[in-house]
Amino acid sequence: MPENKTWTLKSIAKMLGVSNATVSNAFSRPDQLSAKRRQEILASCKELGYAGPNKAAQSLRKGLFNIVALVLPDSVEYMVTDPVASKFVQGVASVLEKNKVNLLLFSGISENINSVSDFVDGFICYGSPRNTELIEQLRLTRKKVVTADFDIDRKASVSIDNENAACEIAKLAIQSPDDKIAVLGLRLLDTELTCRVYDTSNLDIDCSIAHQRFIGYKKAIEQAGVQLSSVGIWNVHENNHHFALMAVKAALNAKPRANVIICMSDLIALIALQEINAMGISVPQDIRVVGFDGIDEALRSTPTLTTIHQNSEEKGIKAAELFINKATHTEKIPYHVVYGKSC
Amino acid sequence: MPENKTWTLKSIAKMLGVSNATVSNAFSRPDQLSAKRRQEILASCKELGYAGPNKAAQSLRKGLFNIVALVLPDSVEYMVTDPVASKFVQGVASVLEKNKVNLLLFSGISENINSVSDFVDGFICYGSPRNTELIEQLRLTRKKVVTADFDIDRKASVSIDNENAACEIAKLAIQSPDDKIAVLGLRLLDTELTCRVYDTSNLDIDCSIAHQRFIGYKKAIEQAGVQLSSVGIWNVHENNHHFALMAVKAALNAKPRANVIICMSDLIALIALQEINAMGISVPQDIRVVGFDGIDEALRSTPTLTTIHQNSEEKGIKAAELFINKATHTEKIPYHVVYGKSC
DNA sequence: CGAGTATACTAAATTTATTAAGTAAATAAG
DNA sequence: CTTATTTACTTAATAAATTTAGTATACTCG
Repeated sequence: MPENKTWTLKSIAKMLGVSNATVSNAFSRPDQLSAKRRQEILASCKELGYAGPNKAAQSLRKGLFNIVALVLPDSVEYMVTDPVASKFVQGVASVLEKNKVNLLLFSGISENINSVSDFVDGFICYGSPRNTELIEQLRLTRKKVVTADFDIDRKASVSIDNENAACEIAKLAIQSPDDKIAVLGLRLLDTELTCRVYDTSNLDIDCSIAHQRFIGYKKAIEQAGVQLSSVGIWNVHENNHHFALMAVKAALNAKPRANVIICMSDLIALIALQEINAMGISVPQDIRVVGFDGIDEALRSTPTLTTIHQNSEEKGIKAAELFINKATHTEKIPYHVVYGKSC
Repeated sequence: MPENKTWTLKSIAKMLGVSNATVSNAFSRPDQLSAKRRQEILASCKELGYAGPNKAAQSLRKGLFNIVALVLPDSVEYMVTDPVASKFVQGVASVLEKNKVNLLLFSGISENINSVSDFVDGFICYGSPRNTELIEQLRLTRKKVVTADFDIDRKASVSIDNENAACEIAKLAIQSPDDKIAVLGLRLLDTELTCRVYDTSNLDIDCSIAHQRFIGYKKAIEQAGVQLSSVGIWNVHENNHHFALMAVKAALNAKPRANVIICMSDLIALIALQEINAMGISVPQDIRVVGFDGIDEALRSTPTLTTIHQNSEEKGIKAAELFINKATHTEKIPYHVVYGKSC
């Protein structure tokens, strides 16, 4: 055998004068051959420098890859930058690591899951991918799919009870039927526009946690006896500084000014607090603010934020476990209210 | 064709009454068949729901996977937590995304690169993997390898000129031959022990950036006329809070107390500043501190940190570009001194 | 001792695709 | 009109494995 050539199962079998099947069995099905023969073969392979069956060929044949694609909501940058998202990745990674499954990062701005679909055992999907075509592709794929903070048909998924959590935090914020409420909601519309939403009857539901949270808010608003038509509902296109600031400014400048600001994420709420501080208005005396997520920064803001805390790492762990265990059901993870000074 | 069956190139070819080769060519080598026939075939495939050749089989045959494994120095957690590391991932990811190459995260505490080796076009290695067996495996692999902040034989690599940078920052800190110097170095020994290193002649060099930086420090120390034997050299096992704090405490409690603290990372330096503040000693009057890396937090510390800044994201970009361009050379990226108030 | 069964192995089919080599027909050149 | 070239395709080998079905040998049991 020339130095340069890499061994294959076939060439090894030929060299050792046994069948392909026997070499394959020596590595993968020990019960199919005698212990003695198996030892001989493994020893020879080691000596010749054959490390074992090629994983790509093995996977093609078996249809098992030991790789799962983590479909990110946005570019990889978002995933390592956003505190909530990065915790989720950690959770997923820790479980996969234990199960010797590899993790492939798949950007939510990619065009097509086809490029990886044939290489992975399935997808773990965190939030709604920015490229919404991916959703349809994920819906159609035959591969296993687990979603988190986001639903695709009736595929396995994990999240908190967003509706109840949203209702709970909104109830804390709303204290009188006369309150002037502003809701800063994520991706309520299918547009980048930072604008007031008037018709809430058929909001864009592609990003279902936003939808669920909104339903919870609405419930709290109705139960408090506030007219929904008096509520200023604002669209925040993406959960980042730029869009959050635009929406916050728009909401704060609207007349009559709201005295209750319900934010669909802590990021939005923290920016709201900053802007309100800058305007010299006092929180919570003049305006009450609530957030959602419970990120660490919310504990350090001035004033500290009243929000819903959810354990994002645990969500990642649960999502990966659902995947590994081939579960098909939906799992709710716990949440709790964090009582800050902003409300 | 029953509903449940997935099409393959073969079954499609049979159905359309053409050869496998023709279908393959329709998708992958348009010049090999007439435009008319090609259109017919592609249209039929679309209609039948065949999305194109299976990528796994394609890759097996071609030996090209469009996946690169990013070998992390530690668990995935480290990569999303550490500010320097996460910037590097961003850089790598952005370039790979542009080139439609997928990114597989490979934990540095994994046992064996074999599990992914047959699935990827190669490895981008960021820092020395914690499981040092991986280094030997990466040395032996036939796959393409690019390293960053770390060298394997003469494989392609990217980093700053650590030796000169370290020498430069150390020179800033050392101002007299009578200075009492403490060096807090990363992974100088092959042990978890936080201890003083007396014999610097054969330090563990598996983590080569630490080694290079140490050589730079030594050069500066010698040029300043300070006896190396008078310098307290301390081993920081890993760049995290736990080990950094242990080493900082040990160094600050040693007699005679050092008035120059040279830290091999900003993380260590920031902890040193905190401890020094807590002891009521003033920086830089009584003790001068310098770091390495130039993370954002170094600009916000009290006092601000004097350190070496390196662009970690650019390092990731360069590493990925070296990989994509099949380069084999080593590339240095620029660095610069950040003048803070700590020195 | 003969029938039935377990063991240890092999041959060949299978997984899904690419590609070099070969062939027939159509076109171009002389 | 013959020969050379190009075009358009097919056949069969190849990539690197797993696995079912089949065969020969050895063993067990009545």
